[in-house]
Amino acid sequence: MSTETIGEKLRHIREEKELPLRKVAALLDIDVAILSKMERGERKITKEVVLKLADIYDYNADELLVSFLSDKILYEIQDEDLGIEALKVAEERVKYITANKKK
Amino acid sequence: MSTETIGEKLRHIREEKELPLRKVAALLDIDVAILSKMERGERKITKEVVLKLADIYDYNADELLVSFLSDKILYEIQDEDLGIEALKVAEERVKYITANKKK
DNA sequence: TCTAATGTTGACACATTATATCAATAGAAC
DNA sequence: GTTCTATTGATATAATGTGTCAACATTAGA
Repeated sequence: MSTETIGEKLRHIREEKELPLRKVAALLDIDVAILSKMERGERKITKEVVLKLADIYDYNADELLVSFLSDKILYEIQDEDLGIEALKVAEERVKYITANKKK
Repeated sequence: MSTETIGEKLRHIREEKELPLRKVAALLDIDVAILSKMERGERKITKEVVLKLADIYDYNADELLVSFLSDKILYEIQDEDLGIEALKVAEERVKYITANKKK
């Protein structure tokens, strides 16, 4: 199971591919500093960047998106005693919403 | 199972107690308009307000907090196909973090 | 060690978003 | 109609997020 943040994950993938921040940042058309901070969790990563990086690294986009989303979820419940309970309720509600969605 | 938002829930409780927004807002020391918007989901509710309302309404604080937190979680994964998957990963990560927490 | 490539940090200005406050309006109860 | 209640929108202000850049630190190779 993965205990990495999306930032750590992206850094590991980039290091695996031996790509410098400079090159990846250029492909993303963003500043090197921003990408550096994103990988270290100092700046929030956007869904758009995650998808572009999946393309650049030729890496499974869904896996990265799940990591990205679970990061955001964890951020909301960090340090909350009722976190697990809230996750379970959220899951039930998502299933309910999905089941009753039109089209 | 509850499919209500925290705002709807708080409104129902208030109506049950037959308390006007005016009085509750006064107890919270906030503007009536803000409380009205919070109940209708137009403004974000803070944890602090949730706890104060649990006290004012003499209502189970944990239940309200779980509703509050699951609202925030749902907001993060709304319209995401991988929402359920992300919730499961988040739950695993919370358990891992909790199990390895110091003290 | 010198040099170049790579990555990190912090300051700044700017944009975006959130927030409180208040007045005007609408609706319901009587 | 009057009063109590709730909603809406405008405004100003505060908080947060964002990109840009330069200085600094780190690493690797010659």
